Amino acid sequence: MPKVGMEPIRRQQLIKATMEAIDEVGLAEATVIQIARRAGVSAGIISHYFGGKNGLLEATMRQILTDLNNAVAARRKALEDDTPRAHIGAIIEGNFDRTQVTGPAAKTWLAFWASSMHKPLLQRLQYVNDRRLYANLCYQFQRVMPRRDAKNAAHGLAAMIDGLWLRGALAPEGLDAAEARYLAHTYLDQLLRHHGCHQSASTTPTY
Amino acid sequence: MPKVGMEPIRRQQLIKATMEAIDEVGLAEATVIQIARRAGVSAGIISHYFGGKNGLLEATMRQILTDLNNAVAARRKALEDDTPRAHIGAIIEGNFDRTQVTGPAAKTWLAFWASSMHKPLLQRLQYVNDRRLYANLCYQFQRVMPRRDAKNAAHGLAAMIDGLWLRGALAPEGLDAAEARYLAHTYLDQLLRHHGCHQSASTTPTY
DNA sequence: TTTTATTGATTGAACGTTCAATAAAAAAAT
DNA sequence: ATTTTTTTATTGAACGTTCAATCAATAAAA
Repeated sequence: MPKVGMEPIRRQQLIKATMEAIDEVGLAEATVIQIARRAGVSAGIISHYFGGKNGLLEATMRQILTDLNNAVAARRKALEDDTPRAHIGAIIEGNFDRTQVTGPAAKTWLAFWASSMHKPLLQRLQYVNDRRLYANLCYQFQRVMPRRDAKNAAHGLAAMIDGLWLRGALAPEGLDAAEARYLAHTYLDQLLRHHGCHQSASTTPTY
Repeated sequence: MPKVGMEPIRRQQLIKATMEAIDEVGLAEATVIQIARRAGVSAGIISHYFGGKNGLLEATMRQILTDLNNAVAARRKALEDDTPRAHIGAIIEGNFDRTQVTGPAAKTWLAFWASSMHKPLLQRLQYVNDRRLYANLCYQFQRVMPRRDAKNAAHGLAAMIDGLWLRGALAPEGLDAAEARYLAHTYLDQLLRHHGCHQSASTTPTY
């Protein structure tokens, strides 16, 4: 089986297996043997490619954050109009992307978020990512409202998005993505309505 | 030191020590020895009073949920007017009670929430509690809007509250309770504004 | 033949639980 | 009021288990 150039393949396999393991049995019981078995490899290979279990967990969190950013960035690039409403709407849509919200990614995301409270490295990853999202929201809101209001709006919308994620990850029936998007977009409309930017919500399709 | 009637004292000491341990080092590293040392007792006593570590963790989660419910119930009982706006406002205030939002309780709450994803017993506790909050919100919203709208409003406000908690527990500077309450109350006002119930937000003091 | 990839038994550390021993208070007996 | 007995509370060393990491051995490709 050993061929050359296995590294990127194995890394992807192991990261995927890590998400699946966390999704099914939780972070606490996701042992290296569990993960390795899911990936169809030996346990020792994890230390070989990631330097240890911690390295694998860090890489997995990076993957999730990258995927989330890509989902947002892709939708923002595809925008036809440059209004704040459109940009922020795209951020909402990216955050409730199907590939993010269903399957292993959702529970893994929450598990890492909780875990990052006491692991400086994960905390830094999460913090940097969160600040970028917040800065983007703030910038777009500031185009149509004063700075103070924009900050509040950004905090509120970020909390709404995270809250919907959180409850979706915990609900036995999973997240109702359609309802989550509706609630987030409606909230966004309400935030904008008070500042004279009556861009219609109908620029965002199907929710 | 052994006197009679130690049980309730020790139980309280250990539950408090558990929250402190989770707050400082996280659930994963909160060992029985850690917790026992903080409480100033031996490790064996945990099994004696709680039947094991799991029993202690369950009791700690029950305590947090009970405290949260009490904070809400107290504010609802103290209400002078019976409007939906007042009741839901009291629910918001209870959720951002100082004793809940600062100190060890916040991080412990999030840690258990994440942990409950894969522990049926904790999941059940969290689920029952969440349904009660949701049912209360739904009932109050239904007094001033149709059933469908009320359900959406309840989901949205619950997500907002949880999202603010979540971000507060993770933020390095902790939760800004004043801002969180402002955002939640403002969102509530917006939800009610569309249904002809123009009860002023000023019935709720100081935010 | 050399290089690269992989295995899996072994090791050592850490954890929760157990339980015989202990010590203090309470109750009973003198 | 002492002393003795019983009860209750607590300890902490020992035990068995589980886990991540290691590394010599192995096997396939180059």
